[in-house]
Amino acid sequence: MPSDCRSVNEILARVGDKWSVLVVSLLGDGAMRFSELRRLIGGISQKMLTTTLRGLERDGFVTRTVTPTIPPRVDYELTSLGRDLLVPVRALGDWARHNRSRVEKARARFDQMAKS
Amino acid sequence: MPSDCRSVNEILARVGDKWSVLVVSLLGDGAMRFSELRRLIGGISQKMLTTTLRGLERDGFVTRTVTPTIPPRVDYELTSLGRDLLVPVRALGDWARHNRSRVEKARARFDQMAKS
DNA sequence: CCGTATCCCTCCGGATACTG
DNA sequence: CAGTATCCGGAGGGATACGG
Repeated sequence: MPSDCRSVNEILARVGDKWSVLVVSLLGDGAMRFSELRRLIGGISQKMLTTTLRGLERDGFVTRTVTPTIPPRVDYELTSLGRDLLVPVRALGDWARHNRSRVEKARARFDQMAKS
Repeated sequence: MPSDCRSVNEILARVGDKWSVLVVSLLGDGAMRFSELRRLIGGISQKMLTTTLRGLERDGFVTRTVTPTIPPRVDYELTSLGRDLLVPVRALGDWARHNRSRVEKARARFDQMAKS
């Protein structure tokens, strides 16, 4: 089925980008505001966090709620679609954790062979 | 757990790149040679297919078997690790197929709002 | 048939500085 | 606090040509 390859690829592209999965996972524990996410993630730039959240919002995975106080407050929360997505994403994450050493060993062997 | 974030990210990066998942899925139906993969995928350049296969081989997901005939013949096959990976990857693929329309609708709505 | 090398271009993502 | 604008380096990935 080449027809739905594109749509599958689009989802995988989201999943594969540098921050989306991490953000979705964190929001899986409940709604959070921008600065909380930024602090918890640690190594992300302001720009990329904004970009990532916009993408997730666009695809319907998170909602964005602005409270126009001073200073402003913005909360992000998973939609039901986002919580749905969390299921297969977590499965993949668990797989990665369980098999990390196998992959690392394979890499070490491969790189060893290549050094000749 | 920030410790295993890196390893998880590495797997997700593989999954998220443009061709790896497609190649692994195709090899899920059995061993194939280079030109078969190339023909079935359709839109991939020779360079990227080689690169993708090398990466998958390095991580221990596929084996590469050269038959030094003339012309040469090279077969690729999933390892047990590769077949393992197929399970969560297929789950994610199924999810993408089932929810494609929800995502598309969310995008259409978002883009509509943004046009104002 | 299979792989490498080269060129080139796009886009991701970080750093920084500035608005409301 | 949250977001935008700008600049910039580098990786990803396509086209082409060549080698074994």
